[in-house]
This record gives sequence, structure tokens and C-alpha cells, in this order.
Amino acid sequence: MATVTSREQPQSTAITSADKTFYQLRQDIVEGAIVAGAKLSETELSTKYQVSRAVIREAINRLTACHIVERKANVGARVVELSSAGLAELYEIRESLEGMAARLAARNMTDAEISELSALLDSHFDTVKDGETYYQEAGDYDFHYRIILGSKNQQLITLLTDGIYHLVRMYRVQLGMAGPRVTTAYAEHKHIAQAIANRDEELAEMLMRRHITYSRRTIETKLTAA
Amino acid sequence: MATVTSREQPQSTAITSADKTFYQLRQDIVEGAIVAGAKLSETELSTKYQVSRAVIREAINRLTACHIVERKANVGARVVELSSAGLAELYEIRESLEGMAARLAARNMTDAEISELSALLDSHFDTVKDGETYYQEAGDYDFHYRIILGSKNQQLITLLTDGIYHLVRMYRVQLGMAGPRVTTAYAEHKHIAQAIANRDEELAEMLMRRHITYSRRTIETKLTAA
DNA sequence: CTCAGTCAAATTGTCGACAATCTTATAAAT
DNA sequence: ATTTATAAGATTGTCGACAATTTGACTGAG
Repeated sequence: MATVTSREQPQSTAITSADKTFYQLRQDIVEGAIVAGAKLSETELSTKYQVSRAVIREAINRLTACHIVERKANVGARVVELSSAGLAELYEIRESLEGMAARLAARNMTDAEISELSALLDSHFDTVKDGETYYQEAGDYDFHYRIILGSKNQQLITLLTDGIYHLVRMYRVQLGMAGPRVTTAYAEHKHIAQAIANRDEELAEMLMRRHITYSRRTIETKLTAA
Repeated sequence: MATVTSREQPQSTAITSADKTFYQLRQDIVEGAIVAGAKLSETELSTKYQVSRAVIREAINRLTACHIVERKANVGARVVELSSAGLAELYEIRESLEGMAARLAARNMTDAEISELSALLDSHFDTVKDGETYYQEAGDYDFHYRIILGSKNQQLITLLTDGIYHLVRMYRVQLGMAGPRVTTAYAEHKHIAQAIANRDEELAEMLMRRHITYSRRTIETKLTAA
């Protein structure tokens, strides 16, 4: 069975030392190597990652912009705490923004991109049929990612992929998501793709919002159970 | 007639030198003292604001997080360019997020807060009646701000007030917004407030989204005319 | 005249040291 | 015993200097 692989963006795009440290730190936090709520000591991290404090500071500043860590002046930075309330807030924003992304995708995706989206779902169907739980993590991400890109709204794309999605992943990873809901979610994805293919903006947005609401309920029960 | 006053948040909350420089730089960019598209030289700014380059760098990094400047590695930072496409993207996000904010405000605002919102609109009515164009800038901001806070979603609040709204203000200020649409917008505000008072989430979201779509069209004509 | 290569100037990235601030332990007074 | 004051220690904020990279001009070959 496929484990939760690290689907980070190619860190080859990391040019500077601060870039690499930022990506590394983010990964370590999202995947739980640095636990939620932990204090981020600049001196400690600078020895751990073998870079100067200035580099660490820049990386931490970027992480605060993603809402992955919180910083207080003259006190320091801490990894955010995972809470039921925080998850609810996050999914309310996701519902809003990804709903809009679906609407815009129905308007702006090229026919070729829509075909590729369908093909992606078809290829996923095989894994679902084989009972792979792989789908939920990687496949789900691919689907949502393509629709976000399909919106062609650069600000929206940055907001979601650089900011919000890493927080979402943090919740998923640290709560050990690999739940059921695979075939159900697959059906929902098919409906969304169909609405986009029909250029039905209203329906695409509505279905996406529902889809996110459903998946929020699933993850929320996991959180309250833990 | 009231000019476009600087309605920045109390910079008394600025603790460190980097904070103050960040607020100052942001204000100078939003209000046009530093023009759109300009290059931000670190050494130049450090002499201009009388702080070290490290402070300037941190301020610039925070501005990139707000999407007010763009930075390329080993090249430098530039103030974003104002464009019709960028404005459209921004208002699509506003429509999405503020629509959600209105929905959540209808759910989460206290009765007291709703009363204050009504009182605010009543006080605005007098200025509208007197033909003050003051309303569009300051009054409009106050109304939207209260609803955003009323959502009680901390992530959403930060996203809008710390990030997106400064970009919106940048477009408004630099396009010289003080247009008509005063009484029209006032009526729309009243309807939204009423929907919130009735705890009608659906209607509150829908009306807010329409309201933002309308105001986008107004500002867009200004942009294409210029 | 165009294009490729090279070198100098300027700009950004990184570092270690010092200053300012917060935290914690200790001690004294009520 | 509780509270307040104080001082030591540790952490963050700021600075100036050095290293790495880009930019643009200059030169020379085709």
C-alpha cells in the first residue's frame, strides 16, 4: 500500500540557501518532524540546518506568511497548533476559494486541459477499483491542483498552492488521513469535471463547495476522535 | 471635501524597527509615493529610511507576502504593476472571500454587533444625504471591515485585512477613486445588513458577491479609461 | 553590422558580532 | 507564604562587512 509520499514541488526551483531552508523547514513541519506547537529557536535551527541565523530568520518569516508558524516580536516563533476550530476556519476558506476556482475553471480551462482532467480521473478509476487508498492523498491533490491552475487566476493560484494547501496537508498528514471516502470522493470529482466540461460555472462552484464540505466533515470526525 | 485620508491601522502596534519600516513602505507604495513597477533597491532604501539593509530586507519580504511587491532571487524586488487583469483577479478573490465573510457574519455576529452595523449605516446616511463623496472610501471600508471581523474566522480576517485590502486600496488610490455609485452602494449595504440581521446566510453571501461585482465594474471602467 | 565572450561595477545573499529585549531564578520585604 | 525587585542568562533584533551572482559595457571575431 502506498504510503503518504512527500509531494513537494521540485525543490530544484530553490535557488538561494534561504529557499532550500524554507522548503526543508516547511516539509519538516508539515510532515511532523517538528511537532505542532513547538518553539522555533533561531540559534538551534541554524546549527541544525548548518546555515546562518539570517537564513533561518528569512525562512521563518516566509513560514509565518503561510500561517504555518506564528511569531511574536522579541519572543520568538512557534509552529501553529492544530485545533478543531483552526481546521474549520481553513475549510471555510477552502470552500470559498476552491469554489471560485471551479467556477473560473469552467470558464477558462482549454478544451485540451478539460480532456486531460477527464483522463486523469479515468486513470484514477483503476486505482480505486483495485482498492488502493492511494487515491485520497495524491490523486485528490492532483485533481484539485489542476482545477486551481485551470482558474488562470494567478493570485488565486498562489494563495492556494503556496499558502493554504500546505496547512491542509499538515492537518491531513498529522491526523493520518487515508480514510474511506475514496469511492464517494471519486464520484464527486467526476461530477465536478462534468460540470466544467459543460462550462456550467454555477454548478461547478456549487459541487466543489459541497465536495469540500463533505471532506471537511470526514476529517473533523478524525480530529475530534483523536 | 474630504480627501483620501490614510486609514492605516494604528502604527503604535509597530514594535520593532522592521515593523515600522514595513508599515511606512507599504503606505508609501499604496499611496503612490513609490510608483507601481518601481525597483526597490535595498541599499537605496536603507539610506532613505535610515535603517540597516537587514531591516529593509525583512520589510520587503513581508510586502511580497502581501503581493504588493515581487522579488526575484539575486535580482531584486519591484512594486507590482497595476493592470486590468490584476484588478479582475483581485476582485474575483474578494467576491469569493467576502461573500463567505458575509455568510459567516450572518451566522456568528452578536446581536450587539449587528446593531452597531445598522447604526453605522444610519450615520453614513447623513453624509450621503449631504452629498459627501467621503462615503466611498472611508465609509465603505468601515462597513466591509466590520463584516469581515464579524465572520469570526481569524484566518479569513488576516487574509483580507493584512493582505488583500491593501492591494485594493492601492488600485483605488492610484486610480483616484471617488466616483459616483455612492447612493447605490449605500442601498446595497443596507440590504446586506438586513440579510445579516435576519441571519439569512445564503442571501447575505449572494448580496455581498453581487455588491462586489458591481463595484468592480465601476472601478474597471476607470482603469480602462485611464 | 551582429554576435559571442570577458571583465568591471553594482546589487543581492550570507555571515558573525553586538545591542536590545524578554525570561527565569534568586532574594528581600511585607 | 506571597509578592515585588533585581540581576543573570538566554533569545531576538539590528548592524556592517564579505561572498556570490547578475547586469551592462566593452572588445574582438566572424
